[in-house]
Amino acid sequence: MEFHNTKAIYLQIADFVFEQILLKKWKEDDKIPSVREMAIELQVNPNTVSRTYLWLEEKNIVQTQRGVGYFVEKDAIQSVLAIKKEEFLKIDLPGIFKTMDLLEMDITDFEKRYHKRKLL
Amino acid sequence: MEFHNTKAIYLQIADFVFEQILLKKWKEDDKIPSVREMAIELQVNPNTVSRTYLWLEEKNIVQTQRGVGYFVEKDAIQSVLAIKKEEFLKIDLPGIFKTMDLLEMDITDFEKRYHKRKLL
Amino acid sequence: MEFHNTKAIYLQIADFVFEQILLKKWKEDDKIPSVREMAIELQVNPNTVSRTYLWLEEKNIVQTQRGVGYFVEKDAIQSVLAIKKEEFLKIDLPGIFKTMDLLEMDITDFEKRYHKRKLL
Amino acid sequence: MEFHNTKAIYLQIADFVFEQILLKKWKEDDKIPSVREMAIELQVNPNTVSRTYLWLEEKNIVQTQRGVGYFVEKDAIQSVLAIKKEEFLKIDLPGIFKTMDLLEMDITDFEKRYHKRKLL
DNA sequence: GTGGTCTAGACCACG
DNA sequence: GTGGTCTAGACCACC
Repeated sequence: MEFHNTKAIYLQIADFVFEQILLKKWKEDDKIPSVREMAIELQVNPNTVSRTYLWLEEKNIVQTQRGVGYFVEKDAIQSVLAIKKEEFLKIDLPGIFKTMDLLEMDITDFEKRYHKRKLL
Repeated sequence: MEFHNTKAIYLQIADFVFEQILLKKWKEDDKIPSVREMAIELQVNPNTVSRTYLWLEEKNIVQTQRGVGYFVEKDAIQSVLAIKKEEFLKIDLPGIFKTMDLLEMDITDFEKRYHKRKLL
Repeated sequence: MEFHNTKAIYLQIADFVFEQILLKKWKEDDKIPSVREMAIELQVNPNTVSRTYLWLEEKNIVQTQRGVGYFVEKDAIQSVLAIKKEEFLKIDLPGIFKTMDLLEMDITDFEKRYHKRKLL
Repeated sequence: MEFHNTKAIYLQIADFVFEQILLKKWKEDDKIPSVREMAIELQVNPNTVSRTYLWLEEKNIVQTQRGVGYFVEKDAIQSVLAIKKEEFLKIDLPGIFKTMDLLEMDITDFEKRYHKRKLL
């Protein structure tokens, strides 16, 4: 996995977890990879993964069991969707629209790009 | 002016400058507000405005004249558009498309929101 | 049995044993449930119960007979009371008083809650 | 400041902050000591203080301003009281009552100790 | 084995 | 100066 410089690594790992859950690769009650496993696989420090997992726990996406591991929470999908949707509608979309206006980019241009990339 | 927590303040100020230029409120060769004036108006630390202006200078959007002030560069509009477009196409759009997929948000949903906000 | 997240499970199990002894459900020289039985009943890892029993043995609450099982020690009630009392007076009470002060909670409020729950 | 072994240091520091706020030594909008200052004063690692402050920020007790510092939030006292009270009523009190029963400790005994310590 | 905490030290962005 | 993040490595309690 490669990391961008624009966002904290631990949040990018959180996004990765989000994806696994939304794509149903990790389901409710599943044990997710341990902090150490994940750290080795992603080539990062265990503390960084730990930070991600703590953050996800606060958001009720995962749950910890002492000495056992982390598990996907009940309704994790709903929680993830809620977080993502909130973020998208309140933060991303307004910015997008504003930028499109400034760039004088039409909605049809947007659609074209949208469909084009669908083909990839 | 209000600042989001998601982006550095000095970049949000840069966006503000971009807007003034694209909306032709500040034109080529115009003197733009001094660092101090800007800092007072936006209620931020002068260093922050200074950083914005330096960043804009690197991007050839503004130009400094020692002891006089900052001025809008020749073809600033083109430069701004180029920067914005590059950023939008390479960084923003892919992220948007990915999020739309994960949220199972349709292009028609996007269009609806686009037109709705047009009315505001 | 449900466990809180605030205290180690093996100590919560110890509290459970304490209760059985104080309530005289388990008396001197009685054989207590085996580690395995207990683990199944409480739905925990056998190691966890084992740790509880070892801890209780150190405190002279139970005694082990190799190949036979664990038994309630002589004067276990006294030992339990001593441990609990010590803990309560030296650790719990000071904390309670301090919290009551900070919350500006009156002793009469405490009494009210004490009597109310008596009715349950 | 001395730390107990029973509770994480970063949470004990949080308790310390709680006290300052409840005792009105730190008021709304006050800047609180920087992470580094606090770390030196308490003889702990800056990361530990940072952890405390992050935790407090999640609880809406303090607020961060980039490059400036941490500040006491609006209504921090209410938030602290709410957290403390919740904790006390739901977790501490039931345990106390149960222990009092097991120790056959009377409410009058409790009162005596309460008043006695008031005299100190 | 698991997670939780802490230290030491570093670098970065920001004001 | 400030906070934010990350690494490296350690020790602990717990299962």
